[in-house]
Amino acid sequence: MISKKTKYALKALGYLAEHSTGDPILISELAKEENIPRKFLEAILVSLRKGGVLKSKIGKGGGYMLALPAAQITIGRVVGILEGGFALVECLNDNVKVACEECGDPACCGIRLVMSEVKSAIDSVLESTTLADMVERSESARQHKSKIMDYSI
Amino acid sequence: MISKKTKYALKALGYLAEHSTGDPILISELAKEENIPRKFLEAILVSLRKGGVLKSKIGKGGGYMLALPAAQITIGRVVGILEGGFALVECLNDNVKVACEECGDPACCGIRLVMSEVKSAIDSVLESTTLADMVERSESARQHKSKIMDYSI
DNA sequence: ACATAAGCCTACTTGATCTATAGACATAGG
DNA sequence: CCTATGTCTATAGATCAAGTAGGCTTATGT
Repeated sequence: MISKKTKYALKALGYLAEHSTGDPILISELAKEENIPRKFLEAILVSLRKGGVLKSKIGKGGGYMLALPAAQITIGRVVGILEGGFALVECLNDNVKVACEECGDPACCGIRLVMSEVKSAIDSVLESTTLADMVERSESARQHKSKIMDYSI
Repeated sequence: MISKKTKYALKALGYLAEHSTGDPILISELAKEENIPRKFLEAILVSLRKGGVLKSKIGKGGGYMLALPAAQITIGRVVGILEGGFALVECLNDNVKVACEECGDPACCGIRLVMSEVKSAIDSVLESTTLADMVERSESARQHKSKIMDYSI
């Protein structure tokens, strides 16, 4: 289950991707428009900045902007920043080479072997989907729906 | 990330699948052999029994047995029993038709659309892998390794 | 230079959930 | 009836997610 943090992050990034005009967007605007607790959002945005997907401008007239085109930001990257990797068992997280306490031999641990496959499956989706895809898909779902509404009137 | 509960469950089930002779196996044996806290394991086994993958015999000479052949128990089923469904967002859990508080319109929520794809990817692995597969894969990894050891001696 | 509008940082609170443990109870076998 | 075994209920402790508070730093415009 992804955390609220990650959900908020994706919502905020979606908003930035949709409303970006080159000028920075205020935290308070993001918080209000996407219904995210202001202070909580601050922390999330800092993580995203440190993770390289956002850049900020301090001081009057400041705010947040995407650091990259939305089409170059994968959902996997965002999830990775906020969930700290996205493996299903510790011993599959990037950078972690130690075995879980339980499985004596990581190479032979059945659980690890299976979960490694699951992780690949997840990653292949998450790494191939970008913020731009997400926004576009949401938009087209919305249009599709309003079209149906039209017919029914 | 899967919980320890789920890991313990898979380990216990793996042991049962490997050592099943028709006679029930004691909780204490499972706990000892797989290094699982005895009382914690008890609770896990009860869940698995209620979930239909184990059956128990009470009283002297009692213990636990698989309720089905290992080849008919999917890892997805086990994970589902212990994690209570395995969606990445609430609104994708089976039986749950309500929207997450955040996404006003579930049909148009980009996050939901993406996570729904991820869930499909996870499920396709988890539902197509059985306990028997897991045990067999672990076993063959172990043999492969010992073979390499042989050569190196 | 100063006032103001931003983001930045550190610390804390609260509540939930995961992990683990204890002890009394129920059931079957001999 | 005694003993071995699983079952149930309750609870304690640790960890973590979610949210809150307040002060600090940096930039802009006058």
